[in-house]
Parts: sequence; structure tokens; C-alpha cells
Amino acid sequence: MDPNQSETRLRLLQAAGEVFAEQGFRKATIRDICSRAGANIAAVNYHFGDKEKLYASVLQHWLGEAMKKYPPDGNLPADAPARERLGAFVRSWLFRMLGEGTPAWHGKLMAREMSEPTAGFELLMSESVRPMAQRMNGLMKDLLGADADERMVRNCALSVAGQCCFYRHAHEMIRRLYPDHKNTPDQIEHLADHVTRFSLAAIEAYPRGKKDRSAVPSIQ
Amino acid sequence: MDPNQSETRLRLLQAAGEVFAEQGFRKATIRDICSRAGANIAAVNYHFGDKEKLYASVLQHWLGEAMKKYPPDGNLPADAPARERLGAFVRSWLFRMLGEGTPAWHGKLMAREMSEPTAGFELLMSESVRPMAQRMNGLMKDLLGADADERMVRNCALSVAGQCCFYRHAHEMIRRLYPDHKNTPDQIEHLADHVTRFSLAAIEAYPRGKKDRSAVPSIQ
DNA sequence: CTCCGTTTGAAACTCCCGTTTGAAACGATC
DNA sequence: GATCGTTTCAAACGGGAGTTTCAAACGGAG
Repeated sequence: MDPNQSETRLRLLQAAGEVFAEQGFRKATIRDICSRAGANIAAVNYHFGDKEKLYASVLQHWLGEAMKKYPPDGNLPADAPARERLGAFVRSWLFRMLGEGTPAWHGKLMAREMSEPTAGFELLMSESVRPMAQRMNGLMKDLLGADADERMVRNCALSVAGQCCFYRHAHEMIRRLYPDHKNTPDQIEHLADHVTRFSLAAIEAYPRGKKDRSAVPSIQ
Repeated sequence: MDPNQSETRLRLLQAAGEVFAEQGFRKATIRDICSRAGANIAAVNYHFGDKEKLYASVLQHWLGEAMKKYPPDGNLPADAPARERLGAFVRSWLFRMLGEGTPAWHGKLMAREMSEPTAGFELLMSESVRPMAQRMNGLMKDLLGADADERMVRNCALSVAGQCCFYRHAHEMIRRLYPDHKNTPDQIEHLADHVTRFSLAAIEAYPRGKKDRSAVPSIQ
């Protein structure tokens, strides 16, 4: 009864996720999506209004699915040690971005949205990016200790985020550079392992000395 | 005389760099490019053949300009200490990706090409990505020492690369998250400073103990 | 059975944009 | 000054794709 649960509506969300993820918003065609969903061209208009509204629905739908499958806290209690919480955070993030299977569209859509924002960008900002950033900043404060200033917290958070996102953003590049690179579940575990170790090592050994620029000679 | 230096040809390369960088290949229209270049629609066909060949020329042109302005070795002698070479490498990379001004198109084009490869992708792989990866791997070997295996070298290289690229890929996101974030030259210096410190700290404190997974508890 | 709201279907409509064309302007060479 | 190669111009062509339309099928309620 509920038109939001209609059979063809769901098939459209699925097919559109697939097509938008692999082609991008502009290159994707409604005809292709409807054909894959076994629906008529007019179905998009009927169920969503137009192409852009369909896209927004797809974004929201698969974000929800991904978050449900890989929650950001990794099912870890909030009072677990910060180092473990970082590990779980990184791990779930990588799985959300790289994991294959049904909700895999999310990572690709997100990556596209980052480098080429569309009307759905604000949605992702408020429903995904901002909460994630907040969680990450809290984690960093715990790890860096009380003597870390805002700027350092932010920088370190961005360094961790950069490592995580890179495997999605630059996936095509990495694949050509290292043909044996695959995104199988156990490979992702290894990546999470590395990113966590690398980041924890960096955070704990970060040179705190004020004005100690010796490590980074300003070149000419 | 040389048709490669023709006045309107150069104006087209400039305007196309601007438009492709801010709109992407598909969204950009030849009409817009020609209008900004003060040229006729047919000029693209005449000087480059078609839209795709124009795009490839733009990619190559601005890659060359960026490399000329910010060489990957940062004008540092090849026998400089590895830590300094890493600093120079990171710094020049960030400037190439983020620096404003004329050759700024390069970074944006590159970022787009990463997340949505077109026909020009192979060009970037062979002329930019592979040489950079090789340089980076050499650096990592020097920094990690002889006991580092291939996998660790690769992982650490990707961690550094991820941090650098993130500021470009996720620029729009970072800008909304932290409105004071700007890509002015001195801000870029600070970013380079942070990325270098963070990475050097991580590399030098990276837990080497085989099988020592204690730092990264595998969460259920 | 009939009615009516919901959903699907095939075709047509429009607009946008890459590309082509053929003529005109220009400039150097002889 | 005539000629020829090069470059520019305005206009039109052709196809692709989002959107609209209206009729047909479906399915439950009275």
C-alpha cells in the first residue's frame, strides 16, 4: 500500500544505485536505469518526480543501508579505550567505502559527490560528514591528550580521513599501479590494520615541541 | 607560424582548463569554452578535432605547466637527507594540487580523473602517477630502512599520498566543515608541514614487531 | 459489474549540445 | 593585384536524453 515501499520503486533505487555509482549522475541515463529495473521510462517521473530527485533518494537510501550494515562505532561500547575505538572507526569506514555487495554503491556515490558536488551534497554533509567529523574529533582529543590544540586535532583527523578515503577516491589508480590490489574483505581488514597502526604511531610520536621545525626544514 | 602556438589555440586551452576543472568533462560545453575564449564554436574542431582531443590537450598542457612550476623534487639535490626530501616532495605536491593561480586547473582535473577516469586517464598514469609513485617508493625505502618489506613500503606510500590528495578531493567538504580553511600559500605551507611531521612520526614509530597485533585488536 | 484511484506502457515532444558545412576574411607570396 | 593556404564565422544538422502525454491495464470497494 505504502507507495514508498512499492516493488518497482525499490527496483529503481537498486538499479539507479548501480548505474549512478558506475557512471556518475550526468552520464547515467534514465532509460538505462529503467531498463535494468524492468520498468518503463515514465516510472521515474511517476515515483520520484525527475532524475535529480531520484538521485537524491538513491543517495539517502544507500547511505542508510551502509550505516546500518557498518555502524561507525563498530559496535564497540562508548567507553572502550580510544585506540580500540579508532581501530573500529577506521575499519567500519573502510568497509562502508570499499565493501562489495549490495550496499557498495554508497562508497562510490560518496566519492563522486565529494569531487563533484550535486544537489545531494548538503544531504551527505548533514547526515554523514558532520556526524563522522564530530566523532573523529572526539577520538582525536582522547588520543592526543589535553595539551593538543584545535588545529592539531583537526589536522590529525584529516590525516586519518585522507588515508581512509584514498582507497576509494584513487581506487582506479591504485588498481593499475598495483594489479594485485583487491578489495576483498580480508584485504580491507589489512588496510584497516595498516591505517590504524600508521595513525596511532603518528599521533603518539607527533613532535609536540613548539617551534621545533627541525624535522621539516623549510625549503628555500 | 607554428599552429601549436596559435593565439586562439592558447586561449582555448586556458578557457577549457577553467571550464573542465570546474564543471567536469561532460557538464562542460564547447559553446561555453569558446565563448570564454572569445572564439567561434568551430574553433575547437579546427584546432583540436573534437571535444575529447581538446580535453586530452588540456590535461597534458596544464600537467606540464604545474610540473614546471612545482617540480616533484622541490629543487632539492638527490643526495639530500630522506626526511628533507619527503618534506619537499609533500610540499610541491600540495602546491601542485591546491595552489591557486593560472595552473590551478591541474589539481582539479587530476582529482576528477581519479574518481571518474576518461580517455585521458592513461596519459596521467604514465606521465604523472607512475613517476610519482616510483619516487615515493624510493623515499619510503630510504626512510623505513632495509628491513621493510614491499607491502609496508606500499602501504606507507599510500598513506602519505592519501593525506596529500585528500585536501584536493575533499576540498568542498572541508570548506563547509571548517569555513576558515583556505588554500592560501601560507596555509598550504602549514598543511605540508603537518603532513610531513605526521608521516615521519608514523614511519619512524611504526610498530615493526611481527605478529604484534596488540595495537589493533581485531574487533569481532 | 461498475467505478475509480493507482500504476504501467508506448510514443511523441523539446531542448541541448557536439559536429559539420560552406562561405567570408585575412595574409603572405609571387 | 591575383592566388592560395590558413583561420574565422554564422547557420544548420543530427542525435541523445529528460520530460510529458494520454491511453490501457490492474485491483479493490460498493
